[in-house]
Amino acid sequence: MHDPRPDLAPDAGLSREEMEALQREIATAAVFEDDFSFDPDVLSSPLATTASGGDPPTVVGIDQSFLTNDDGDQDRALSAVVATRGGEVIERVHAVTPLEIPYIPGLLSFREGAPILAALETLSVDPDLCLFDGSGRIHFRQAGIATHMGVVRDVPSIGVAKSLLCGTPRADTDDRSTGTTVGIEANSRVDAPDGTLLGYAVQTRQYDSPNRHINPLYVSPGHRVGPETAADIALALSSSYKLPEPVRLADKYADEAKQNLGE
DNA sequence: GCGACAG
DNA sequence: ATCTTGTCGC
Repeated sequence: MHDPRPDLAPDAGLSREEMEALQREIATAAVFEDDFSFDPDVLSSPLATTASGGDPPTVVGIDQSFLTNDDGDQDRALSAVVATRGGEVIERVHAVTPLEIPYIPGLLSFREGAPILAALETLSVDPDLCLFDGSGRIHFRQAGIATHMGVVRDVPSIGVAKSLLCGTPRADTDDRSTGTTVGIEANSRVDAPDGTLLGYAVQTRQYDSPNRHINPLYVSPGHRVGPETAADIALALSSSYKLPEPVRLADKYADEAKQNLGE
């Protein structure tokens, strides 16, 4: 096991080229295979928890919302962090930092990373796993926001995106049934050999009848988690909703916290 | 030049 | 991400 890499933290003041160079460095430092302490089975079966003895792992969900100034411009980002253990919320924290740069596909962590790291600093519990809203390895330089944050903190992390940034599904992802997955592999737009498995389209939920459909989630390793385990965990943590519970709760908390600050 | 593009 | 009511379907 290695160490946190605060030296690789996102800096919104870097040039685009420098940001991309930093991402290549992050991808090199990232571990795209299972390397965490808990048994992932305990996330889906409470019985496995009892059998293994100790506390269930602390799983954290993280999502952002944005605040507008008097002129109506987005000027601050709010990161909401919800820590859960055994399905229960054990802590919630949030942080607000000024927004430095616009949204640029591929550079999301440089826009939203600061509030995330600030919020995680104030969290008293130690996360065993962090789930982010956005991509991990499914990224042009294999360094999406989940990978970037995971490497900086050296915490196991997973990226959960609602749409596909890049890469190619290995099969049609339309109208699949609950629990199914389709591999997402590298294509020419990705800085990896063509065909490299980057993650999975995961159908965490689907309607019964054929008229209305739910799109899959695009799950990829952030850091210290392999693609299969990432998909398994996303499924295990999703029950009544499309999003894994920790992320859904963070999404909701990000909105609530925003209201409590005006707007 | 054209198309693609997490949140 | 965000602006927002009604509305389609089970």
